[in-house]
Amino acid sequence: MFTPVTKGRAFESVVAQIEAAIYDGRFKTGDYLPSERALVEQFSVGRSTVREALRILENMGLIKTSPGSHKGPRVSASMTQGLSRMLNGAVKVEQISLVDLVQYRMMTGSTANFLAAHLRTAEHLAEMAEAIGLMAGTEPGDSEAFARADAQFHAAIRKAAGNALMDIINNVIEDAIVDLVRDTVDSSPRTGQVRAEFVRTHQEIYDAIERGDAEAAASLSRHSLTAVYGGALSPEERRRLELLDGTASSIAGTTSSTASTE
Amino acid sequence: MFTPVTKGRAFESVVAQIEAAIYDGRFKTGDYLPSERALVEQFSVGRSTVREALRILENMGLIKTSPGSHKGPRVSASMTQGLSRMLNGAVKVEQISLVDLVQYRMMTGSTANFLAAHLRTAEHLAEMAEAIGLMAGTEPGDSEAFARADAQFHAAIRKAAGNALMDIINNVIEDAIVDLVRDTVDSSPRTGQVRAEFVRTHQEIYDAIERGDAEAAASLSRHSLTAVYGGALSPEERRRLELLDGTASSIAGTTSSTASTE
DNA sequence: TCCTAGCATCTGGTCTGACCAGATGCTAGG
DNA sequence: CCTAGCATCTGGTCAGACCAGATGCTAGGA
Repeated sequence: MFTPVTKGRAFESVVAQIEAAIYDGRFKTGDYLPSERALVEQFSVGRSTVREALRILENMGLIKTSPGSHKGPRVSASMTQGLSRMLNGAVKVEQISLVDLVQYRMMTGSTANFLAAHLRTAEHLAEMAEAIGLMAGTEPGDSEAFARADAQFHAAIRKAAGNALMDIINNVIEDAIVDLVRDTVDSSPRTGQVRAEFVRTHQEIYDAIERGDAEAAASLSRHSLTAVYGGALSPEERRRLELLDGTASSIAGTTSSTASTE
Repeated sequence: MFTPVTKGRAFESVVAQIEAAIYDGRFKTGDYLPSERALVEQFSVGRSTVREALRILENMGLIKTSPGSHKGPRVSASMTQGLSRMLNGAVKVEQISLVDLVQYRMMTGSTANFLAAHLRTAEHLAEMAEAIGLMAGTEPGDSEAFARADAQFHAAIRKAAGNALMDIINNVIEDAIVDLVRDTVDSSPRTGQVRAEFVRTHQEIYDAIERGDAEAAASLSRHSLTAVYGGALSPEERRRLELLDGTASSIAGTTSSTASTE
């Protein structure tokens, strides 16, 4: 099944072979790879080499290891976890600024709303409505539960939008923003009247999605983000946000006939 | 009742500590980590444990190892390579579909064009023009150089757009798509007349950016992607692309009335 | 007969010590 | 002063050993 190693670093060849075996279907999710000691024989390499290869595959989310099993490493093939972990790291090491994050979220969030307005089913709408209900129903002090319900609402929208990549990346971005803002401006969003304002905005977005008004759903998302985070930004940064926000222009242009609210 | 004091796997702790050290700036790009044998002492673990940790960090793109150096693993902190590799894998194991990728690129690419049209300086324009010149000037057979020039053009646009996060992610997405499509439809894009068509499209985008026509720049990007990759997609997938493409609607909406699919 | 305690045996996780090939940098000889 | 050459460092690999935990068979008790 596997051929011994010849060129380059040995563990890289092991990774490549197992990776290929998973990609072209010789191993499917739920299957079990041979045990480390069995792989040692098949590849004719030492155990540490096999283990380093397995660490990489595990890091990529292709396999999961667990001791004690008599079966071997389990093929999981769910790379979303590793993907968002790495994305998180990339955001951290690159020192992404808050305005970059918010601007990016403005793009992805409004596009997700736009797509959701087109593709939403009754089931999706029910999930969104449930999340809004949760938001409105949480205790005024329980900002934790409120944030959870908020995340649930956005997750429902992403699901309706039907783009798996967008789901992953938006998720990471939203987390990163929450982290940043919690550290930066720990003021009082999501409490008191701001809370009610939040619920109202979400309800508006829901209405737009429900009636299939993609433009409105996207626009509401952008306005909402400008309103929420604009206060934490410098005038110069605000200007960058407003480029995408549609006081006059839409996210991708087409000022066309609509949105001349100015 | 009795909880074990021994935490998880040792190498995970090593990864976490080094990762944190890089994230909060104790190591910067270009710095050198202690050598494996030095890390063994500092962490009080075996070398295999350290090595497994280094493999993971290397896989995430945080460090690079090279034998013979008297310095140690080099901190690189460029995760784009690892990210696009994982993205590739995610598509192969069908966690993410090709249409997801293209749709996402449509969003990010057109938004980058939109921002670039607003924010471009003379210097940015010069870079773009140079890249187009390179594209037009490459040998007809040298698709490698052509692809490099193409990437250079897009990099210049991202730079003009001025969003670091968008730069990273677009870069990753573009790489992944190129890889995937090379494997999927190895037909003859970027050769012969298609090549000329490519150059023409890029020139149009340049013109739009140059004159500050953000809407046109964004729209051209979407049309171009639909044209290039649409052929590799099923009708159902094409429809998802066209949702974002603006035969009638812009990426984030504004044409309203188009959305009567249901 | 059925059930369960217990053990052999498997798994991954870790450590030690060793060797190799290649790169580095100092040093001795030109 | 320059350069050839060697000591020494690096990462890459291997072999062998031990541990803790999970599995599954088996023998003994109900």
